[in-house]
Amino acid sequence: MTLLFQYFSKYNPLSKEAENAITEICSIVKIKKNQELQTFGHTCKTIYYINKGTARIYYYKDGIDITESFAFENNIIARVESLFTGNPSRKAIQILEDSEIVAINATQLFKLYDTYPEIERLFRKIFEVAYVDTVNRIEGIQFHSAEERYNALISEEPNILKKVPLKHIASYLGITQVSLSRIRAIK
Amino acid sequence: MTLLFQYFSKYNPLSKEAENAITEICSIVKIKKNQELQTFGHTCKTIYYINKGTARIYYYKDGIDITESFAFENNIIARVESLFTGNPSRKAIQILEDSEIVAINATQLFKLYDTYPEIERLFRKIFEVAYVDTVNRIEGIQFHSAEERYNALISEEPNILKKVPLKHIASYLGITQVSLSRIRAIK
DNA sequence: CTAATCCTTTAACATATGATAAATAATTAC
DNA sequence: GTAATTATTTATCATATGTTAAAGGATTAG
Repeated sequence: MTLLFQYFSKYNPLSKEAENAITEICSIVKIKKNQELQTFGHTCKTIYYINKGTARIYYYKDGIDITESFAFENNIIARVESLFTGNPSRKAIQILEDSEIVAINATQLFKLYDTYPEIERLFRKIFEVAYVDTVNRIEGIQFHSAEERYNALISEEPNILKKVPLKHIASYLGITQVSLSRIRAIK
Repeated sequence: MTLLFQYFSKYNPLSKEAENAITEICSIVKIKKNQELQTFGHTCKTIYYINKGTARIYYYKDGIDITESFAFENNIIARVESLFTGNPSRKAIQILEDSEIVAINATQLFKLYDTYPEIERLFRKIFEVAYVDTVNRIEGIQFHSAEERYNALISEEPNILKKVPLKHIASYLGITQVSLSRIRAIK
């Protein structure tokens, strides 16, 4: 949990009481590669923090497995399209490396917002940054070639090739695996 | 201002005191078509609500004018990539139809968050929904053809063709104007 | 009202990526 | 350790979108 609160303090430092309140609604999950942390069809009521390991959010589009996003050590992962709307999620979370994850009960977390405005502020800021990242990602998708996007991803996340199968990287980039192979072959 | 508080109440109803506090940091701007509501290069410190009219956020990419988003009546528009980071914005807001706009001073708004947690909550929820919309937009960009994206836009916003030049719609969709013309010609 | 400017379409050609299929390579299960 | 499965590459062909250029329409300024 120490790492989690270190991560939080980059956004909004918390009082000891607030930290304790959060600790009570967290649990630690150890989970192996290729397991599903969360499956399709349920309303998402958990926010995860990755202590150790790698995960992805994915869904099926016309029967094809599409990776929406990756999450690595020391980061938050959540299916916001369900968490923030209350709709059942069409997406699942899959573990890509043996992982240790903190699961934060979002239902209880949202209740804590009433007692601890500092906690509401913390998560407001976390998701504001995530929102900005998503806005910037659109620019990358629309105005860079697949090759540029691949190179950008590798330089942002140099170890991704050791952690994630290429097929997931291809769908994340919005191209087929065959195209990605072609791009990689050029060099 | 009535319309603004009606809009707010869909997200989080406010107390009379909170409404009054917000009213004090708002101003009404009447602005003509083709004017710039905000220009490039400054840190964004305003959130806008469109009472009447149409606007777009745009930027230049390799010298080409790109529309990031449109905003229509009864909606919020803000350059979040600057507002939430404090970085100067590479983007500008242009008015596309004669408009009446409520300008909310964000610096003062963020101060109100300390006194009125209900106001912080309101804007948290507004931007959570905007975040979800953006996540969903990525899916549209990556996994639909330009023609499908055009048709989806027209059915979501049937009046857009009367309000917005096609060249802006093309760059919003991530295609050239020539491509958009071709798509429109098919029918 | 006219000229100038800006917006939209059309055409011809170039290119990145998709689709399908088959061959290797790597990983996993027993 | 071997067989079975899964992941990746390579090849060929098809197609959507990009690029450039030019012409026709629409708007705007004076």
